Amino acid sequence: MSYSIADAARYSGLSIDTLRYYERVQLIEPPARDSGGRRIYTDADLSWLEFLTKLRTTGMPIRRMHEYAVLRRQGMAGAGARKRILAEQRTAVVERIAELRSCLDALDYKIDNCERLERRMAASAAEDDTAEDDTREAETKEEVSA
Amino acid sequence: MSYSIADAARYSGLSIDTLRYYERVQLIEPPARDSGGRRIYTDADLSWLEFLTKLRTTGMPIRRMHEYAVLRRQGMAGAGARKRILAEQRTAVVERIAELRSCLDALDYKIDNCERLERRMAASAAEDDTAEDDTREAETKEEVSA
DNA sequence: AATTGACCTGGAGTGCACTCCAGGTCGTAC
DNA sequence: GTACGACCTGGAGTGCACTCCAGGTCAATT
Repeated sequence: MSYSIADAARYSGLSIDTLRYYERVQLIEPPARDSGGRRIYTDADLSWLEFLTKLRTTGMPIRRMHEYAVLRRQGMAGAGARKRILAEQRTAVVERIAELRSCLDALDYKIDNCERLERRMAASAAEDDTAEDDTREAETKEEVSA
Repeated sequence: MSYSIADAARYSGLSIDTLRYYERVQLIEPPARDSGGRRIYTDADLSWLEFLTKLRTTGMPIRRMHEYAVLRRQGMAGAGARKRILAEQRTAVVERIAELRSCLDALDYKIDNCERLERRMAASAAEDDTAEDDTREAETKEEVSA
């Protein structure tokens, strides 16, 4: 099958401008053109784009994707170098996931803290009808910035 | 304890310039100054910075961190809104982790592919002494772009 | 008294990854 | 035959998060 640039954009989730930009920076090879000079993308182009978006998702900079693209064009000869790039990226992703997980813990802790504050505020609002408790309010102030 | 801006940079992992930048965009409140007008950071400042760097790691944009910082200054009154921001970010992080994991699978698949190509190349190099196998070479070409 | 090094300010510059624009061409639909 | 919509080009502009710079202050050292 063949696809217009609009189709390719739909399938890849990239914008038309981004597709042309990727071509300019040589992440993708110039696709074929129809009689009117319009780009025609193939299924192979689309799966390459799909992989590129995955690399992008992993946080790989365009410069490195470009390196990879060049090696890909060299076929088997570039396989070793390609593997190295991918393996390195894999390590980075594993690290990133670990980092995010630890941030998740921090978030959970803080979310919990906010919940406690909310409950305490609700409680002290109900209490306002009866009496004031300065000690508890002082305590709370400490926790707010924790 | 109190810390110079250089100390704060060391502890937070941010650069001195970034610390001043965060102050300008109001992620942190202007710290106290010594007699010579130099910034003095407190332990509380450092733990806030530590949390900020975690939010940054999760991919939270500075605009949103600023929102959060404003709510923090409001103490208990902002707790509910703060919780909402954190919970939203938590969801984003969970999604991000899932995304990264799926990319990890794609990477593994491709790494495997490169390995196969490498081995095949080594094999065909050894084979060069004896005979050529056109069929296998054609097959390989297909796989190179897969 | 001069030098040094850490810090200060306001503002300009950088790198990245797009994103937008003006002005033009093409092929179909009316 | 003209109006339309999708596409084309080269190049400028954007938003983000820093990062760097010039020119200056201050406290301690030589």
